[in-house]
Amino acid sequence: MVQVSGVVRERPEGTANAELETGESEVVGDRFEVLNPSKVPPFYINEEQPGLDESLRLKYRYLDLRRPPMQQRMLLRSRLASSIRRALEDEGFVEIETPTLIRSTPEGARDFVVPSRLRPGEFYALPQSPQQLKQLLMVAGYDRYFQLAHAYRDEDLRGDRQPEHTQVDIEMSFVTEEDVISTVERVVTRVAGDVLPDRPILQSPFPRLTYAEAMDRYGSDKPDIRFDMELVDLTDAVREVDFRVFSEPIAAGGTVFAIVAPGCGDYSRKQLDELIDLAKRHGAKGLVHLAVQSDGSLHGPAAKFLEGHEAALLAATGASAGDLVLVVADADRVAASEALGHIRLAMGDRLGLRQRGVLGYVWVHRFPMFAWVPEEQRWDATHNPFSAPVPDDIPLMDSDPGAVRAQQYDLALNGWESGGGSVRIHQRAMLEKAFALMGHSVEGMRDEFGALLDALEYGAPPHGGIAIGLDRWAALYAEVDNIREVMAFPKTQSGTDLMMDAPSPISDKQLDELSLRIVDEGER
RNA sequence: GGGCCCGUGGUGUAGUGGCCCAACAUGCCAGCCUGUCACGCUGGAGAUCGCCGGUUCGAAUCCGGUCGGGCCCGCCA
Repeated sequence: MVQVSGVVRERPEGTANAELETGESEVVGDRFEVLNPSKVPPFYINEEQPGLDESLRLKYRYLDLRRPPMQQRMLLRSRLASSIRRALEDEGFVEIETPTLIRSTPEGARDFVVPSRLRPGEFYALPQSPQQLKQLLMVAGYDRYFQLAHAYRDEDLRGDRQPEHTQVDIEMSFVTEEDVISTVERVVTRVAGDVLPDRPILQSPFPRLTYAEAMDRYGSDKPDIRFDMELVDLTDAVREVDFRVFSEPIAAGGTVFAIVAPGCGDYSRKQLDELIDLAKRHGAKGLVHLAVQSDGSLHGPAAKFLEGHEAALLAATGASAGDLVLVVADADRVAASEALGHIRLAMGDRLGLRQRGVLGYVWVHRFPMFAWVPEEQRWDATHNPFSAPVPDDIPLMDSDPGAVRAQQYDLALNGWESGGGSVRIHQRAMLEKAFALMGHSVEGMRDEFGALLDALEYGAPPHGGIAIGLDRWAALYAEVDNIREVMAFPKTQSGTDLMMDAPSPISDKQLDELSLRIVDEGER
């Protein structure tokens, strides 16, 4: 690292270089000082280096962060966070920090825990979300709260999942679902205009789909609405077809879904096999593929079973010559649509339909409130256990809990889950009822959620909110597929920090102070 | 918990049983050039092919294990 002082001047005649940003000028140095010598860095800082091993970048993150693409992403993230704060403050929100040493609750994801020295044998947990705290702030009367909060989950990692992430946490009092959605939509729209003025929002106001609609049309609860290729329910069209792949699921009350991949009728065996693999990986028993021939006949292993039904199938799907019809049948409607939803995304990628320049925001709401967990013989919350039921569905909590819809809404962007929230239950009796359905005893509830239950008895206002993942937000805005690219110091997929070499053993002294003992793998 | 892929000088790649005590590019070191700017020229150093074991007359290459990284399924209220 050197410091040069001198005079900046135009380059002499004939020495300018139009191809360089600084090609017109030069510095005539009069003082030159080495501030600090440097070793040769392990990779190029000033040039793009395709194929550079990410683990090397992570080990030397402080050098990686010097590279212009990383700098640009860090600055983008900073502009994003700053714009979010401004937009929320202008809407009357106040930022309140909540602690990151809190109580462990076994609900949901695994907690990261921190041993207490002063209370041997007891542990804090790092929050998976400030959920209960922000609801308590509503009871406290801070009716528009937000925080750029760190949240922690001790679950397996993915390209879009880190053990520690930042969420834009928002909660509001005296609101309906409509109020939260429209407020968030204003904020998100303004931030997009601020940070990415050149990238249009596909549709505004953002489309709203019910969960059932999203699953039926896109096979996903976080649909990518930048392209159509929507799912078609073929159940009725093929009801009479004598083909066990269809007839057995239909007999079991299931569904046959199809999509049409335009112009893909000439797909090779290999390309089709990849799609079949993908469908199976996402839970389908298989994938039926039918290429539409120029005479309207169908080509594919299942074509012979569909003889005589071609016209009905083409009419139902809208497929025409040269197209590829892809079909998944399953006794479980959601399983069928989810599998085909993944095929739809893969086809969207292959056909270049998922254009990065566009922001396809969409709301998905009316999620089922409970899902049956057969292994544990109880209902579980599909999203947030504090979500309120849709008022019309409250009677169903007794008769048919699986049919109860929650006032729960997710914000999806370009096929990613961007955020999720709900109107919360603000009455103690209702919260106890919901928890009881989820198999919580009264004592258990008091133990884990005592403060919240008690607080609801002191005039808790109706309230609701949302949490939006800031890392995914930044990643989508930066047009990268991996949130590590927008985090200064991310962890590897196995949860390690290659630069700091964490996690690491601690000293016997530390263990003693914490009254902890390490048990060998063999002793367990 | 499981599936798949990757690991070769500092870096990125080539090499899929002998022609390899490993090739190319770039970087690094030394010298030359001195209006160059992805400079150029000449020379040089640098790799026990992630690690351990096995198969084989012979292993970077095949097999088993292990470590590290990535993608995915499960998981992620």
